Amino acid sequence: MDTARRSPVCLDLMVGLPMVREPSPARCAGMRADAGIVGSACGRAASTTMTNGEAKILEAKFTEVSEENRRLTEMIGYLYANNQNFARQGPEGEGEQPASTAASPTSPVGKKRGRESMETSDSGDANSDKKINMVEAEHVDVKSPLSNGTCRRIKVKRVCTRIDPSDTSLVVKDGYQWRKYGQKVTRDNPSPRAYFRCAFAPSCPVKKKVQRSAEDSSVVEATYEGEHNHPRPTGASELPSCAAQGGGSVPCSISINSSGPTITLDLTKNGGGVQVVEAGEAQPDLKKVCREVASPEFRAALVEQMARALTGDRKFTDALAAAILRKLPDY
DNA sequence: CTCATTTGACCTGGG
DNA sequence: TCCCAGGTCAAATGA
Repeated sequence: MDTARRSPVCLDLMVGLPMVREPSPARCAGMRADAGIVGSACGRAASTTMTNGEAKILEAKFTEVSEENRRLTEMIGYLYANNQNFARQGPEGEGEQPASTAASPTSPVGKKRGRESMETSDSGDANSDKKINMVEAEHVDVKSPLSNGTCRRIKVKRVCTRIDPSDTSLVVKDGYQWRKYGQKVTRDNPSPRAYFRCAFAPSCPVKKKVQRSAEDSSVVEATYEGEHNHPRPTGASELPSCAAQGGGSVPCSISINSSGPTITLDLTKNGGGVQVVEAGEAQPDLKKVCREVASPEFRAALVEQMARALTGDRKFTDALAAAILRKLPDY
């Protein structure tokens, strides 16, 4: 990369290209084609015995998956932009929330706890150093019924965080103060789910559910419901971004969540940290997208694209070089 | 004594 | 109506 020549300090992004696992033969034909990758061994083997009709079908399918691939690329770009935004603003995009949302239907009513002092310290402080990796998630709006029969949309956001598996605290540090009000073991996951409320403002309707992934105990999934109706507490510097883990603004990992499957792409982990956690009844299209995103080729391409985008960003490389130079002893 | 967390009981909605 | 599972409450507990 020519960045090394431009910059006073050679910049070599150790993105950690994931180990490419050999796909199973069964997935070979479908998945590789779905990912829009041509020239694979599978493709060559298939082409030798292909008739005209099959070729046309495959061509049509290829066009279709190419289009899908393009949409996926756009989606990745969108997620990347979201990730940057997330790192700047925090998980809920606080500070822009109108006060009217204080009367959200999710705000606890009825029986009230006697002690309502909200002078808690951030419960994540003690364990924040155990956080290893935090990945971006997607906003999902769900409708919440109001008492008058209408529906109001509540912002739901899911964030996957990689933590030390020995850490049982279920604390996801996001810059806000949370009060735990319950814990429950759910049916589909042996790990308990912890329930938190925003402790900064009594009227804040935001709730958070935190639960370890059933697939990987080192991954905790935090689900935020609602939007904060107050600014981020002062002094809350930790952000759920990979930037906090010493990687600058590098989007070291991406998580795509929807109401169906949860995909975690951990591109920094050797051997590849891709998980496809299929929750509930995933739609066939969604499953297909999951398979595409999980493919080694896709991941490799994604890493390459991100590395290219970052190293091509003069501002980023200069800032990084400057930061490194500051750390070097004076000669 | 104060306060956050724990945890069993209770509530509620969906099937 | 009953059952089940998720969500919430609040007394107990411990720091």
